[in-house]
Amino acid sequence: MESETLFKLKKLLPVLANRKLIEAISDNGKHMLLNEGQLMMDYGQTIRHIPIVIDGLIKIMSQGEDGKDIFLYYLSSGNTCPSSFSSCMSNSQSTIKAIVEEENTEIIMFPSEIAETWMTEFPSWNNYIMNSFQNRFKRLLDVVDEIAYSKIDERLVKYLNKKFELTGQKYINTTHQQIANDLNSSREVISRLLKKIENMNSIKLSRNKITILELPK
Amino acid sequence: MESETLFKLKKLLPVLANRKLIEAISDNGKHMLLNEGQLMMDYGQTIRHIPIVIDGLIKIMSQGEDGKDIFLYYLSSGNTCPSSFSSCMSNSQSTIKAIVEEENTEIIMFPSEIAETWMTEFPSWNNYIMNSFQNRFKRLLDVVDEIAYSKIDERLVKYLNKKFELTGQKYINTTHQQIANDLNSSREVISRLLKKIENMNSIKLSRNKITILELPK
DNA sequence: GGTGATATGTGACTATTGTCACAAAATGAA
DNA sequence: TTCATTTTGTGACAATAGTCACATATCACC
Repeated sequence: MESETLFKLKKLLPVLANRKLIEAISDNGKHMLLNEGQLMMDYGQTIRHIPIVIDGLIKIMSQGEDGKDIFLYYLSSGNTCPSSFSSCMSNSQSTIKAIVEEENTEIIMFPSEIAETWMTEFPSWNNYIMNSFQNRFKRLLDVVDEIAYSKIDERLVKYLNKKFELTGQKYINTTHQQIANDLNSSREVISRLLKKIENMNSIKLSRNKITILELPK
Repeated sequence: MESETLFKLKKLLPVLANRKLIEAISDNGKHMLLNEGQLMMDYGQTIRHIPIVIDGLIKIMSQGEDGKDIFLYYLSSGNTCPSSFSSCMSNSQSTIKAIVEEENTEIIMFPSEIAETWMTEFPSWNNYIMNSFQNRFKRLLDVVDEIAYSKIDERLVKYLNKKFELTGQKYINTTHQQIANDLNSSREVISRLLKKIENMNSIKLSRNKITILELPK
């Protein structure tokens, strides 16, 4: 692995700063640059690699009964996907789907057998993974909470804010239909609500694009 | 720990059958008998012990924004609570609440620091824990799916079936209000739907009790 | 057996969201 | 420019679930 990537990783995850672990990462990690829209993982796929996101954004979805995707969360820089990890370790198949959301998303991939041995070899790695579990578990609970209690308008505002926050951009390139899919709603409903938010001067709508003006509460 | 408990555990989780691990379990595990309704863990509590359920049923809930409980899943025999585990390891507080659902529920408790060292010491323990993560993760995805897509009537049928299956009983002792809480619905709606299911001759309703006649698909 | 507390039954109404139908705008390719 | 495609806007209506009001039933306890 190039030293530049390693440098980024160290900066991103100082918690992993153990000489031998960093060496192991450098020896076994494979640096990859991904294109927007690329399918990284699909339902039922067997997983043999664990990713750590260095830069960019990856969208994680679960499959609903009727085959529709349920948006779960984004993996941003510094994050790994604990679901992949446990899937590997228990030799089961992926229950999630991962799609690259930002152009030139950078990740490091590790062969799962090796990452597994690190669990018993490097306490700091073990900690990092367990922490990831904790975070994702929490996030899933938030998803459940949101879906169970929040009305769509609130969920939409949260969705937009999260997206603005994660990308750091002042605009989002997406269609109303796409948002409706992510929130398990219908396009018409989302269009109407977006229009309502626009009328409050919080956002500006254009084709394939939502620009933020001021954060709606 | 008494040999009887150890015997049960070995029978329940043959996957842990490593001499030294069993010894460690025997030395550090504390056997406990819990009463129905007992609060095992609450939101925000600091966790210092990891439980394994030997017999009985424990109900796991998450806290919604408005303070209401969201029912997540049951822990039945052979299961541990991965959420506790990762909470311990990342030194964070409990995001869940655990209530004993069956009288005389038997569990073994381990000090978390010790259970943590087992992660690097015993691959079989590591595997057991990772498997638990995988299972709970999957279950949470199911919860999301159910809430996102299923209509209440379907969710109610699933809920009843799950409960009958887990307890092995032909009846459930609960109120309509309790079910409504678990499904984030309202008592009236649940009462109506139960009545409908009763009219299909699948269940029989009485005060504080639902008896199963034939499984509604 | 009377009484109060708890649990259940049910009609009528409301709110929220989803669906259908179709119009209008934006975009891009020929 | 013109035309087809995609995206967005919007009214009307339907379906589902939640709320309110109140009747009835069941049980524990004196």
